[in-house]
Amino acid sequence: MKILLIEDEYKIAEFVIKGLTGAGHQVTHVEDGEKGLALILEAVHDVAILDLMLPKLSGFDVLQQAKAAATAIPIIILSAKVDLPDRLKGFEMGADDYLPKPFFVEELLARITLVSKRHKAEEIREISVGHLSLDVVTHQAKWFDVTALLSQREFSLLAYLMRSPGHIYSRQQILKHVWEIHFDPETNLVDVCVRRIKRKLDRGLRGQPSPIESVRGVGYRLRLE
Amino acid sequence: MKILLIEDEYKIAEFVIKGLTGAGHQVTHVEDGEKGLALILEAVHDVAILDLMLPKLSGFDVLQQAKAAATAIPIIILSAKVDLPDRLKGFEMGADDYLPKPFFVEELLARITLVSKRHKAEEIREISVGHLSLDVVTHQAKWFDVTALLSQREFSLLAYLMRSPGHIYSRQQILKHVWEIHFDPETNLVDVCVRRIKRKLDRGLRGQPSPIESVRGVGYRLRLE
DNA sequence: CAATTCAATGACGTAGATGTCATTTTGTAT
DNA sequence: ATACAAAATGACATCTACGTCATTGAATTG
Repeated sequence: MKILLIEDEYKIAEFVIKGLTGAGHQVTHVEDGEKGLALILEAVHDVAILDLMLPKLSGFDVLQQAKAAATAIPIIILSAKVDLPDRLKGFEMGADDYLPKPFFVEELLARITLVSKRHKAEEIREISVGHLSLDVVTHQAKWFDVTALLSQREFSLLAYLMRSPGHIYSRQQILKHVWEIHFDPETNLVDVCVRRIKRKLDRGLRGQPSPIESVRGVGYRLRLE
Repeated sequence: MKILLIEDEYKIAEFVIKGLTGAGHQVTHVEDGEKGLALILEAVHDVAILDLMLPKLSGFDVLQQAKAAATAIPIIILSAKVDLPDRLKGFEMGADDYLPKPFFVEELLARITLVSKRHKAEEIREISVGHLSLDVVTHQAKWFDVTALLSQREFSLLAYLMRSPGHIYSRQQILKHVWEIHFDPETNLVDVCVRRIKRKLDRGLRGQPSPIESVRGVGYRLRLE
């Protein structure tokens, strides 16, 4: 997940970045409210973590302006102020969560997951099996170090095989699921589509030739590594 | 989720169907082992629920043949036999779960969720907001009673707007996310793409005209119903 | 109401996706 | 080794997707 951290205290920032990147997130770090607000408004991140005590523009100002612009991304407030009034103020202004300092990284991680789950269609992004991964939004496929953009059919076929890695699907089954052809049309559509995927994900001679394996007389399956 | 129920006892079947459809699942019901096995092998369902006492072909036979064919879909066994040997026999033969009768529907639902989660890429299928839904695998969009197949770009744009229903995204933001264009190219790409989605999901004069709303001078957003 | 600006629309050319078919290659059984 | 069947491949035609641009239409402002 892409996380925006707006925090000027070096030590806290370092601690948070370490924890979040360790959990597999991408962190963008800025140190003042102005830059933070600008990035929030660009809406490229999935969650923003906002300190309240900031130079140039206070956390409250950032929050206020972000929410005034009906920002899309959820904002989690960090603050040393633990008293209830301030806490409520944050929520009232539209913060999606509030975490008092000091805190454990695990706690922050849990809140990030929670908060971002409220955002629909957000968790749904990538499916992966072994060294093969597939972005369901962009249809980008990655096989080891090769990436390629799959067409609709190609994506659909590969996603189908990925449902159950190692399982052999007959051409009939694949036709039914990917093309919605429920009879036998005497076609080699499946073969051709598989070929096209293989070509796109071809990585020359290095290692595994292709994530799709043909099983003679039966069908195709996703290769188990 | 598409669930296959193989159960000959009318009362139990009725009870299970009611519970599962109530939880938003689609249930296909057959009453004997032969039909059940045929459907399992077609792999159109996400989970199969299999009674052990069946006419024509016993549950054990179905399980055995299904697993011999390296079936893709998980199978949950239902049985009145509660003794351990039988239970183990079921697991040994590859059943993914075992539920002794009598049981609560909630229990069955929990096991279905659990078992199907083991199947990768399975839970990820559809995102929906109000009367609009989007199948991320096939790119089928549904708006009230109209369905249409969206192109990659169209899908990507609509999915982006659905991330935060009601939120207004600027053309700039949309360009950045859908086209990965990070500068201003003086283009009306977004307008044209929105237009194409609207045309595909047009439902004449009945009700809401389109799920996408234009906000003059600002951008587009997903209409809140 | 007129002027202006922003959005909607239609048309068009290029590039890519899709399906068909003929041909070559590969695997299997005799 | 040979014959056969299945799979891989390449080439082709057709249809769709995509981006550009010019034009029409609608909302806002003075």
